[in-house]
Amino acid sequence: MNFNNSKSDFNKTLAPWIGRTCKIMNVYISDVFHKNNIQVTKEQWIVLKILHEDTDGIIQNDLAFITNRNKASLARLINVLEKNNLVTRIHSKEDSRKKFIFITKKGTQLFLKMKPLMLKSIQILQDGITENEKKHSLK
Amino acid sequence: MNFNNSKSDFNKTLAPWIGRTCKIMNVYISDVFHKNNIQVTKEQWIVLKILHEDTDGIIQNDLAFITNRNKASLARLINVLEKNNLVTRIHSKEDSRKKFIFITKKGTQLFLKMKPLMLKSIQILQDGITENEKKHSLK
DNA sequence: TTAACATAGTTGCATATGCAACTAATTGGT
DNA sequence: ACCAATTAGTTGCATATGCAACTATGTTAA
Repeated sequence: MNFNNSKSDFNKTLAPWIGRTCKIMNVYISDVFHKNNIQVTKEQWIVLKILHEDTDGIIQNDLAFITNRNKASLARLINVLEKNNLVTRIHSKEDSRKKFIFITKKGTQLFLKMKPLMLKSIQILQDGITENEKKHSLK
Repeated sequence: MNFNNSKSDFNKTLAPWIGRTCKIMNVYISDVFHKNNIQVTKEQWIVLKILHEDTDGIIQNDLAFITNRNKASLARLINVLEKNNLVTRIHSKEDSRKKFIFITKKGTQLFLKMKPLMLKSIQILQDGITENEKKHSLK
């Protein structure tokens, strides 16, 4: 179980480190949410965060692009958020194909409740990461 | 679509950067595999890489731990690899609950074929990342 | 004007995953 | 020796995701 054995040409690169860190982050953050009885996934949280900052509303295609996900996947994620009254779809008057997504009052409240939790979690994770960086600097 | 607006307390942290980078890496690498007609996912490739280096065989539970995934998920991933004759399950003689996983000859050949592709892809990704680091240093 | 094309979003399908329950085998305490 | 607890692996279920096909709407060019 030694990730840094000399046999591998890959351990000198960033890629496996990023993959592992990303996975650990996801597990950690979903654990924090769970412990605080918050029924929102990390993916949903990202969308709420974007909508909270972008108060003009964003159409689904752009949200999909911003969050690096398939438009079908994003549509279903919005379905869940809408069912829980955290966001609303508003049809565009100029182009009736487009649906602008807005965060609701309930969504904003939940986001603001989660925000300090997230900031603290990320800080803890980042401290761990940068501590590790000092020990195993790639340069 | 500005990820670095001053409204957000999160853009100063590593977390969103790592999440995005991880996702982009996955998309890029699966694209490279696809273009080279290799029917192996990045997850499967990671398992092949570990098995290629650990020639004594690894039991599923340990493989699940190493790869940070659920044991059920790992078992199914091994099912796919075994069906494609890239790995084999060997029952332990000491403890018949345990199944050691070994990479096959076919699996080794495929791994060695993919290895230069992966190294090159990771190098390209890493160059992009470190270039970006220079521009948007967090320190 | 209208036919071809492009765009936004939804749905079906295949696949991947985590959790919990389950089976089978091993270990430990009495 | 025997029953309880533990461990390794599998399976059912719920859910998430990407791709491709589809619908509806908007745009463009002849």
